[in-house]
Amino acid sequence: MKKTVLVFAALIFSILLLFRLGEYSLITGNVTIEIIMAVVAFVFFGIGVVLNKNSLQQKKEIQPQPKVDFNKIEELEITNREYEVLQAVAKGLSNKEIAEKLFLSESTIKTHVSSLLLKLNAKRRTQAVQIAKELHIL
Amino acid sequence: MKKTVLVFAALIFSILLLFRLGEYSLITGNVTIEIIMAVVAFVFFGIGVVLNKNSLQQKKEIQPQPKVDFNKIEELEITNREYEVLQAVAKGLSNKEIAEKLFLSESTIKTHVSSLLLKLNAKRRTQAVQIAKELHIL
DNA sequence: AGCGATTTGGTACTTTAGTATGAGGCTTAA
DNA sequence: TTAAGCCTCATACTAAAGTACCAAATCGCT
Repeated sequence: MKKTVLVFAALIFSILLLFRLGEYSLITGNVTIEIIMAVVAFVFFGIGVVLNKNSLQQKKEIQPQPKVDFNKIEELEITNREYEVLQAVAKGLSNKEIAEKLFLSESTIKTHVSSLLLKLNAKRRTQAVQIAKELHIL
Repeated sequence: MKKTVLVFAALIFSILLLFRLGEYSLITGNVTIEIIMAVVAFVFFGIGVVLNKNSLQQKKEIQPQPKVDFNKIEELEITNREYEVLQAVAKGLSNKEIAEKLFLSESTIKTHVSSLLLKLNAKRRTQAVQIAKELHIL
């Protein structure tokens, strides 16, 4: 944060300097208006590139994972509980482990898993996970 | 491609126009040098931002998937056949289906899968897939 | 209050998955 | 030519996973 402030302060100072230098050079007749404008243009072009690059890179790091498509979940009529179970399945948990995690019986998990397999049109839980990822549900 | 050429042609034309306009305004005394330079700076800043954004967005789309870490595979002593099986498991295939795909017996697949579970320190194939993805093996 | 969907759970059974162990064939390096 | 890996396959289990069917409790909504 401190760094950002310092950089911006230096930047603004440099810009003012550039302006003043431009005017001074023009008055004394050392350089033409074209060159001044070209320098200004080039410098600001560079500033635009650099600033934009940094902000975009930040976005890249913050949000690298594709988001979940909740519409698809509704479309497939997957209920809340089923989705919770699906997430647990994707983590590689067994039915028994999922049951313990959600404080349910293993029977209940089996019911939910079977339901999920139907809705995702899968034959096995591994396939269900794969399909779910393709559909951006996970 | 045609579009790009046209855009650049228009851009260059606009820039020249801006320069001439700046000089003309200065000579006739309508505006001051500060305003001209400010306009030039602003325009080029914008150009820098836009151009950079487009080029970065392209990169984003071209390379969104993380690559496979082959070193990790060797590190875990996963053999070629085992890796083939792992890939098939990740696709959600059953042992029998994998056997048919690779022209092997189901027994062989079971052997490979068991070996994979050991090497990946997993208890189930679903967990193996999850771990493999975490390690960037898949 | 009652309907419909969800959630939960059970039993009984079939199918896959996974373990343990052994063994033969093949390739490669010592 | 052994030894070490790897790949293949088999048998015999045990453990999960999955199916089919049923049923009670709950919750949201009208």
